Amino acid sequence: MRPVTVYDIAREANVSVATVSRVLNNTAPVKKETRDRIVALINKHQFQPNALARSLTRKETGMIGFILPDITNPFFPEVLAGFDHEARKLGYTYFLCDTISTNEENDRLYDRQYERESQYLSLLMEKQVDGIVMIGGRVDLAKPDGALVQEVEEASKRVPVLLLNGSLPRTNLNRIAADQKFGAQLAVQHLIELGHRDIGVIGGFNHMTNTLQRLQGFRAAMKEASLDVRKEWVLTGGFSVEKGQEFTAKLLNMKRRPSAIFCMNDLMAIGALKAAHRAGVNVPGELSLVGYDDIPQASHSIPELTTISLNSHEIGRQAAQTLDKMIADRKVPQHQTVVPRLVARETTAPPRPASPE
Amino acid sequence: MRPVTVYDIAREANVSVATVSRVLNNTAPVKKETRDRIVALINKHQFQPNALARSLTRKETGMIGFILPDITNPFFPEVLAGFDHEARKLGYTYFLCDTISTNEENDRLYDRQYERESQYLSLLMEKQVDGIVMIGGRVDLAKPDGALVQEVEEASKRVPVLLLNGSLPRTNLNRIAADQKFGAQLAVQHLIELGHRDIGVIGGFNHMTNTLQRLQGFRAAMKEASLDVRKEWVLTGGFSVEKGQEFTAKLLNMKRRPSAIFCMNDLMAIGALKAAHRAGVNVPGELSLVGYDDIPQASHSIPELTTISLNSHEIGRQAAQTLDKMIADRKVPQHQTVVPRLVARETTAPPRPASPE
DNA sequence: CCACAAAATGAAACCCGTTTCACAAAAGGG
DNA sequence: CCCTTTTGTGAAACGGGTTTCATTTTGTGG
Repeated sequence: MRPVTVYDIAREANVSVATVSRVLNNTAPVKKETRDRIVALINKHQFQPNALARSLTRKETGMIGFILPDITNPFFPEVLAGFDHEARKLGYTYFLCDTISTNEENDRLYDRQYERESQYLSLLMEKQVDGIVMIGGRVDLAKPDGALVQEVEEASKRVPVLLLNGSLPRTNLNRIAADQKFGAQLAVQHLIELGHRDIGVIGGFNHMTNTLQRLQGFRAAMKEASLDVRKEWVLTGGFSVEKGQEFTAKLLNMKRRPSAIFCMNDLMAIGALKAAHRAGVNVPGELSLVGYDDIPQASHSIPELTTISLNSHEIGRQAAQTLDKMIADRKVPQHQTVVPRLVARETTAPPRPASPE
Repeated sequence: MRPVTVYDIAREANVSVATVSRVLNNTAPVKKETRDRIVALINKHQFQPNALARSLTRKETGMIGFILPDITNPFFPEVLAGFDHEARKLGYTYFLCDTISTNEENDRLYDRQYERESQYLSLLMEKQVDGIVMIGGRVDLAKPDGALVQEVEEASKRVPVLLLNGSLPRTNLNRIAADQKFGAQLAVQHLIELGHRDIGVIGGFNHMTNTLQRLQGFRAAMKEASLDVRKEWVLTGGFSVEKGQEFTAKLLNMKRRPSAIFCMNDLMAIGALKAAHRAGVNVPGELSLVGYDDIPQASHSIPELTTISLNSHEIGRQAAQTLDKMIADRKVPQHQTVVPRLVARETTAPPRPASPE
């Protein structure tokens, strides 16, 4: 059956559509009697104004696009939950855009993210979203070929774009980002304070700024303590539990092994925990681990993960609020920084007394 | 700056908007020369047709609403990833609608889900989505006051609605659901085969059919083996790690404690693992655990969780395909059942020889 | 009771596409 | 060369709301 429209209501109420619109939006005074009549009809027919038509004239849709790299990485649902909460309060609905691609075996592939992000960007603009938030992904490209950067900048001229936790080099797009370098420093300093001197790093991707920045923090902390960074103890190329396990196993198999590992995210740390367990290496007795992100699972593991908390929930909230302001064309700070903090739990302890080498 | 429209293109190309529309949609032959001219202008201006306007006439939006209870429960991102993959292929974009509410302390509350689901339902219809999928939540209400059930039915008259993993009593809405009872039986039979006789159950909510059905499966398996169900070993009222830990601690504190626990989901099993660890109880040596859902974290814990796999990814895919068919008005099986299977990992083992009581 | 502001309402334009209908031009068939 | 298709194109209506502008009522102060 054909859905009922303002015209139907208007006809039946013996008024013009303008009047119906007025009671719908409370945009001008309507005689109580008339209003009651219209309201009654609206209820009677369960009339719901067509949001497409409304948005078409109003030039605002109350829709937002949220682009993220992988919803199955628990960090993102956490951010999303914060965002959702706030966005809902502010009256927005949002499209979820996951840029991951999977092959036949359902392995997560990150190589086509760039393409996906670009596709989603234009899709979302066609859909006339009021704003877009992008988190992670190839936006982080340190040396982009320029294409995506340009596209994002282009997009941000047409619709507010907010970058989360990713800094786009050579652009001045609004963003909310954790101080990645500082977070990494915190983690490594913690290990050093406990007495560790042999520290490895696993995870991340070399083309992402978050990785680069965390690596910087790692190096800074090591340098500050006059410790050497051993190249063979720096293993990048992933963000997953499996990779974490693989890399840690590799480290544990070396003739000389680190007494502590800084993991680029909690997922990797969980993998590290497994590798250590498989290898019969006690954590934190023989090996200390620090993660990054403080996902819920960090406190679910045994032992519980020492990690760097980004307050992901809060980042999401902030994002919604900031984007809302951008949409309303209010001024917002161009770069908001969130300060990571160390959450010391059970995977870090002083190293064993050094065994003679 | 004002976005460019078909009219702008038409004017500049010296044709009517109809012709522009034709090249845009390839809906009728256009002289090559004209077409080229128009295409050139489209590229020149980076023209993107306004999806709102298009959808308004076409009466299809390519938008879907996905309603779920809690994105931070890793089961849902898993389903969602499958859905996303398939939906994207089919050309849909979707609104994510999380029905959870949180209080000031960010605790997840499930008590207002009903309200949220109902709100989202009408919101989505206003937005003119082509279809809606609902997973979990209060749709599971075994004895609804009728309101939501009625609303969902009402909605499904206007737009295809697909229920996932939840059966709405007294209605015939399309749905894809795992055989919950069977899954639970599988879990409990596994324990029984290992030799367990003292089996407890934790988790779920008494008003949800999934809980009820799993409980049925539990009872059936116990009865089949002529084992008694001890009321004090059946603890419902949650789905979280924290609750799992709490309930398990409670069980372990009892004078007589079960040798195995069937957990209503993996999150609870992970909590159980923690409780056991805290209490110095070895798993699976002194206590066997079976989870439910087979979330990724189930194989990340130490020891790895024995659990019931629902193939969440596949459910999501199915959902997208089925909904697409429903939208295209093709026939679909009213009820699709997915068969759970046992994934035996490391948290189950034969019980210790019974100690004299 | 009048003047004037405020309230109440309708007609019509507008938002931006798609689609129907009509018609002219080109092409194919006999 | 005429008739019938097919191709190519435009005018106008449509989808379902909002908004502007004009006009009619109604209310209030003097």
